[in-house]
Amino acid sequence: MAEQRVATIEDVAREAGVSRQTVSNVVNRPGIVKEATRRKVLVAIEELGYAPNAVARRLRQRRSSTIGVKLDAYSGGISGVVLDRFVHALTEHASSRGLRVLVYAARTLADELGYINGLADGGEVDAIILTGTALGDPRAERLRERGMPFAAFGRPWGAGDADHPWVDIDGAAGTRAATEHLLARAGEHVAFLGWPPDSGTGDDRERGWRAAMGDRAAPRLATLDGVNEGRRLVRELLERGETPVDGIVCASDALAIGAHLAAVRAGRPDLQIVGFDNTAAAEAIGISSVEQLPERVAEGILELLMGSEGTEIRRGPAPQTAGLLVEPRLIVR
Amino acid sequence: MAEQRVATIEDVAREAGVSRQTVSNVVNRPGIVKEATRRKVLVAIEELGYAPNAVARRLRQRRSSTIGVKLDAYSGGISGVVLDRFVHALTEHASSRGLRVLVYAARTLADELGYINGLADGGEVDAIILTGTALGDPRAERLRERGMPFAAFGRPWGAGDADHPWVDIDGAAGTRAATEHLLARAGEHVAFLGWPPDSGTGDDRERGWRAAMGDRAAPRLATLDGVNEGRRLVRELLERGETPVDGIVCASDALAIGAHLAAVRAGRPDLQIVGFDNTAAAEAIGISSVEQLPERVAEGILELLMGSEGTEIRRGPAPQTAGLLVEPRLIVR
DNA sequence: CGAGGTGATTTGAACGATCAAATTTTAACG
DNA sequence: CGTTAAAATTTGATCGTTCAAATCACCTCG
Repeated sequence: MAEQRVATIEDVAREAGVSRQTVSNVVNRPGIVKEATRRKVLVAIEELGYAPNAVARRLRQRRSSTIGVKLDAYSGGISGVVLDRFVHALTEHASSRGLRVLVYAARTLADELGYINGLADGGEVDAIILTGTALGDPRAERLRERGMPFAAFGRPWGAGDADHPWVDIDGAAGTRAATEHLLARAGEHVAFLGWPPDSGTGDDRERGWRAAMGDRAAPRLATLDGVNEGRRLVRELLERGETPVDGIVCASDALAIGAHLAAVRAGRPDLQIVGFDNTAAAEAIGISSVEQLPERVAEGILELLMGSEGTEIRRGPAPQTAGLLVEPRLIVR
Repeated sequence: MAEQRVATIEDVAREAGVSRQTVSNVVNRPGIVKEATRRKVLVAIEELGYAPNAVARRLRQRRSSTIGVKLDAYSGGISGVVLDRFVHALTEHASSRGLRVLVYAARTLADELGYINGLADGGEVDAIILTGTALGDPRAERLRERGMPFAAFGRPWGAGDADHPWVDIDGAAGTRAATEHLLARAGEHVAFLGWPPDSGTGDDRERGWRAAMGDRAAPRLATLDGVNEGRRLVRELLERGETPVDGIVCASDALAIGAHLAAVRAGRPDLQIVGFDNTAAAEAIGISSVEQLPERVAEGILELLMGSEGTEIRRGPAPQTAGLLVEPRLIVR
């Protein structure tokens, strides 16, 4: 049945008639051990079903080969999927690079700072990944103090993009592509439905629309996120009928769905609308959307932390403080 | 800035003029140490910014206070948002019980078995949580052999519900509630739109509908999951018009959305439809749905593994092989 | 044949904490 | 005040591995 005591490196050494260290070498640096010895040891390992104790190794090496990621609260809205896909992709890429992923949740900033301390001092993780960082983020500050490597999913808006290592989605490129698509396919009156100013992400997405529109004029609507909000604004816009509208680029799928519902209700079911995030909801309804590709972000983050090839996290404060922008992809439906 | 070497228990002991063990006691069993000593040590801890090294503790205690959870890829089974919410809730509850959560991804069964071995032997985790287990699941088998505690989100269908510890959503209770709701609100012709037989989860959900319908007759449609599939079947049903339809209970939100789109197209936009999973898509469109409450599942799983109060995972094979059903909640829109 | 070098293997210490047992201090009581 | 029990604290060993240095085996060459 179950082996009560799992085999240790010592057991293998005895069985194979060699020393601990030789067994260790067979496992970690097979190149430096003589072929005959290596085979002997491998047989013993197989025999005893030995697997190295990761905890002991970590203690000795003072490295955990683990990264910590915060899970943000499930907000219930349409978004949030992006982050989940990110975590998932990160886990897959991390596995293939020999890293483990430890997730944690924290309700308050104080909790999170405490948790970060524990992870850092306890030697639990070699690096931490933050999401949604702002300029002068206290978490980033704390991590820097502790000398713990970290990177963020999201730009530290306003920091001249170089406050700490980050990877983000190029929202402007996404809305620009969406706008150009509608300009080519629907007509030149492409409106923008976004959020109130000063939200970083929102401004970025609006920027892409503006860039693509150039001198053309079209309404720019702003409201809080949400299906009902989007529906209301677009209903008013269409009922007013002052300006022609050939298409609408939206800052989120929630807004896009609202816009779509309003358009259908107003008798314009084929009004071209593009959302942002490419959520299941947009797919189900058949609305075009900008897909964020959080998988790329995950790759990028690991690259910042580990270099493009390595399997180890760089020690000390990250030398590279630059950021990396991932270009999203327009999904046309 | 950064303290190059983090303080160890030895440093604290020296600073406070006591022995290692006393410091350890202050941290872990404050009750047994004299008040004056305790204060002295706490001052030293504060002074040096000491935090215990979790890795060393784990090695000595031969316990990791960590549970492993597999992240499924996005498709099939307990998919998407439900699983993400589950992982999130699990993380929160685990934190409050002093556990960490390690996530892993595996593309193939062989990969997963290998990973499980590593986690188990390496002492990385004290327990593992599986999702989507079947009768005689090789992963469960392996874990039992290894003597590693585990529990599953999902029933081992067909095992008489007692193959290993599990927690699951009571799908039948959900569809029953949905059906009763429609019977009371829409009329007595409540159809069911589900999946082909023998899918465990699907049969369960159909069972709830049957139970609520009793002797009443109504169409039962089955197809693969997906918006387009649902739309097609419902369009055909409504076009045929042989039987009156007052409402439709669906086995998934994807099917429900398809049904809704077909109903709108067929000129019956107010046909009552209930989905399953309460996804953001259903919420956005305004379709009622059965909400799975994965948070409760997370609680239940921890309870199976740790008992209702403890902060430690039970050693050895779980004594309790029973399962636990969580009743879902109908969200009416 | 012995010095020197290279490659393979072994030995002892260390990583930082907790366990178990031993020791010291304090309290209680006749 | 002395004896004894209980409480508080310390000591030595240990968890399983890898690092760094030491040793051993073997080969080459003058």
